[in-house]
Amino acid sequence: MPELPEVETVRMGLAKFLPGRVIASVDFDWPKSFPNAPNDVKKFAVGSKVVEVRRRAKVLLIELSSKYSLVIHLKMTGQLVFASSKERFGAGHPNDSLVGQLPDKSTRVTLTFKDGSKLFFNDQRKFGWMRLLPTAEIVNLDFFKKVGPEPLSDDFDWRQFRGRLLRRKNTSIKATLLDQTVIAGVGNIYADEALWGARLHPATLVRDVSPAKFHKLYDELIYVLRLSIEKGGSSDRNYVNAEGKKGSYISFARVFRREGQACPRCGRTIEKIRVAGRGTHICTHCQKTVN
DNA sequence: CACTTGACCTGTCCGC
DNA sequence: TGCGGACAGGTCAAGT
Repeated sequence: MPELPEVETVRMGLAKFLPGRVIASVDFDWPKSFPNAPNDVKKFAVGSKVVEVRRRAKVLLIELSSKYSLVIHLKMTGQLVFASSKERFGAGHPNDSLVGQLPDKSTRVTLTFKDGSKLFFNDQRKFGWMRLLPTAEIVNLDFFKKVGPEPLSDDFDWRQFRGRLLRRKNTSIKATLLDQTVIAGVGNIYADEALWGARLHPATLVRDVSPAKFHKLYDELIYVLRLSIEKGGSSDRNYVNAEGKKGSYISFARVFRREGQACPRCGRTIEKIRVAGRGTHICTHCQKTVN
């Protein structure tokens, strides 16, 4: 699921609900979802207060007053759903969405706050994880040292974008967009959408992309990321925000999961191919192979 | 070093 | 209706 717009949407929701709440207990059943929970939760999470909720790339950071942070990756099917104490757990979530009764069979971790409200970490495929780490040490993690710049940050422009991508000259443009060490936060949906916008075939090698095309691709990427945040993200399958609600970007998508339908630009049929080992949606008329 | 494949999991969909 | 296989928004490790 979650690419930058989805994780950012979850972050905004959590930032509204969590700060100031004190953790009373943490329940977990699937050990891999929260490997260091048994050792550290009682010492560094229970009794501490949520200070701030941040995001870097596709990772969420819930900063606690104990100087520890919950570090969370949702991977493919992770959800973080908050429910206040007034809502009836197990009696139907108030929002009409993919999320019904909570906890459900995909709930891996439940945080209960002092006021009775709860945060559920659901993850059908169990790829996602949650860790509890000293806040000061997070910047030293391999992932944070290697991850590329945030595409939506103020000081990021198309020249920087081009410079980063050119580190992978002999790789396909799609694989390079998906590489988190090149640019943070881009996944399969927005890579396909941006490439369609720039009329670039996903298999084009980075070295064959002209400066003008890089500029166009940058503009298209920023456009789809911002639009998706505005629409609350893409709920193709599992994704819901912190209130359990779906996002609507998928109905604005031009090619993603639209194989067999008409290209909104030229009317020809959208095809699904495989590039960089991923399902890839293209209009072969608009997006010509370059080499 | 660069690139591809397999692994991690569950659930759904499609063809026989 | 059942069953097997492919596939799903992400990332690692291992292999070529």
